[in-house]
Amino acid sequence: MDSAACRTLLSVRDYNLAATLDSGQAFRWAERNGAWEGVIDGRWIQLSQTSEGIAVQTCAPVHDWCWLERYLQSDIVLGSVLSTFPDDQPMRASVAACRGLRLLRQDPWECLASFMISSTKQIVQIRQIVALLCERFGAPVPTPEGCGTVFSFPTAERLATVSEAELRACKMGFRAPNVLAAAREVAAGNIDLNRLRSLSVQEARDVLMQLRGVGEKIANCVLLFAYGFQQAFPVDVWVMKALRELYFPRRAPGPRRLRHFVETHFGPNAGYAQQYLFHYMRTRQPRTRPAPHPASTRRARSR
DNA sequence: TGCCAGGGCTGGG
DNA sequence: CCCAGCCATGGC
Repeated sequence: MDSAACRTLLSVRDYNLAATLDSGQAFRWAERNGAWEGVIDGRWIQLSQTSEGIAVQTCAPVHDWCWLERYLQSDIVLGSVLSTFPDDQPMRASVAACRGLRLLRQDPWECLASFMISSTKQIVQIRQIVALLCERFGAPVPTPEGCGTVFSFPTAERLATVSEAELRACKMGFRAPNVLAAAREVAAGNIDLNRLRSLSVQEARDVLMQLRGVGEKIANCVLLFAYGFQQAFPVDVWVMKALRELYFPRRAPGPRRLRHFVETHFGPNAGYAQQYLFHYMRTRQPRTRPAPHPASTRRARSR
């Protein structure tokens, strides 16, 4: 009996789909008419939140949904993760602000390339650059009627053949040579991204950091978002802000002390905790800046 | 308009 | 070890 279908329902609780797909860990999801459209493993897919869980629509019939469950990590019981968080005020506030936020399990190359692009870029811009990269160097994937043309994320092999100028034309700026070099290393087999799964966190981190343009932060993002190393704790400007304002409001600790803190304080799912802090800092309303009075127009533009 | 963005590398104390 | 300056680019 063939049970292939283009629709299914993943029954899962405590899953905030919008927050998860739009939380700066993946950069290709777009919301349209209340549903989220994206590409996973070269397949177009549409996801929408329902009271039962996540409704799924694909273009081609699917026999086995395990690739999707793996990407969404829908079998994780969120409560068992949250219960390992430290019981302090910042974590309570962060979890309360966005119950249901999850970590995805992405493709390593797409994740690595995307975060190499991410440095000193706003999330909106990262999305633009990744979109350009896909349009120009990705392969078209089948889509339903009316969804336009959608492209897969370009493989390392493909990017290894393009020029630095072509990458700069995707608004990559100074990151272009690094992304190109990484694509060539991966395509040539000098770095085997699949092999990293079998290594320890530290060993895998060391391999990633051999790439120019990949420091501790980007390596940790890939370890966390693509490989599922839950201890990995990326510290970007937002998480740094959270650490400083919420944990060390009096005196900012030096890098040494701060590093020790994040490695010891957040428990076995530190990376998950990090994602809650990140989301909390980015979405909470700005500090008490008085709301502009309706009548007070913004400073009259002098000529 | 200027500040800042899911940083990393280099060179100087 | 710690820090400043630099690297492109565009959002707000």
